[in-house]
Amino acid sequence: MNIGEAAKLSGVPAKTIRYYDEIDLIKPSGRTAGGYRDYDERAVESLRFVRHARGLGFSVEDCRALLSLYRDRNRASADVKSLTAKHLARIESKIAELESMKRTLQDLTARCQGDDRPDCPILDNLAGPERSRAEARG
Amino acid sequence: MNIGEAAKLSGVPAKTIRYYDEIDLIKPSGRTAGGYRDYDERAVESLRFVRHARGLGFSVEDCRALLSLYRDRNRASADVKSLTAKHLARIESKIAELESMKRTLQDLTARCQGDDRPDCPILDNLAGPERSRAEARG
DNA sequence: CTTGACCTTCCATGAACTGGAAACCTCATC
DNA sequence: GATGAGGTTTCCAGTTCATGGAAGGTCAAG
Repeated sequence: MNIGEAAKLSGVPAKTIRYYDEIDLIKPSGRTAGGYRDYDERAVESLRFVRHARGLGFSVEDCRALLSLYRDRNRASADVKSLTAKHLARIESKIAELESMKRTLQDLTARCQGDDRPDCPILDNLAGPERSRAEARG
Repeated sequence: MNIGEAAKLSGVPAKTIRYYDEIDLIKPSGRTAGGYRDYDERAVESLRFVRHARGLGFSVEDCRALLSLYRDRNRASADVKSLTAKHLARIESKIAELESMKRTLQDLTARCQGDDRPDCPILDNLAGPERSRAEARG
């Protein structure tokens, strides 16, 4: 099938499918006489697989590894689990980082009047975070 | 002072300071006869300000706006607060997205044996998420 | 044979830097 | 004045994962 249909069936945009071909993540099963990429059901399956993995935040390189495990009948599920655990750890640390930002931002917005006057704890904090809290309290 | 000292005092790498100059975020106060960038205390203050804002996840464009508000004695704190609120909302939605990934990944790793056998709920899920849960239950 | 949809390749862009190469400046020492 | 170390300059490339667009080739229908 043409790239357009593979896109429709897999949910991956044609442009992205070309990109995956370029980086040797998912190659078309062949080319037609006219130079069109040709995809079979197995390729579409891979495209779907990668779409799901990307949706769970796996990097393209992770997807490459996962795809190869997926295609390997002799794989050990431990390898998949370990890859996933590492990814999960990255996600958790990202969440922690964002939560920390969130707390600070919530605290600052709560203390900012948000009126037409210039006084602003948010700017004070950005100008010197080590000082503004103490000042606010003292 | 030279870029190296500005870097030391502000905590922003010299390379990044050059980049901020290039994108007109923070310009050096001048240039020496030899062509070296020259930074004064006010510039260092801006660098610190931007470092803090970046640390809270604000985009460089947000930093540009915040810096201009910081320098504006007639600013309305409402403008700062509104910018911050938008940023906070983006962070919260990012957290929600990551939390959703996290839940799925945790569920999958919990169900994966992680041994030397090929059976793997994680790969099953990636191959077809709409099916694997039902299969697991049914 | 022409239209229109679809496909091709190639190049540019985004976000925010970071690394490295080749050359230049500065200051101290001999 | 030469030399050497260390800081600085500019410019180019690379990172991640696509996405948008231009110029042109292919294909099926009428």
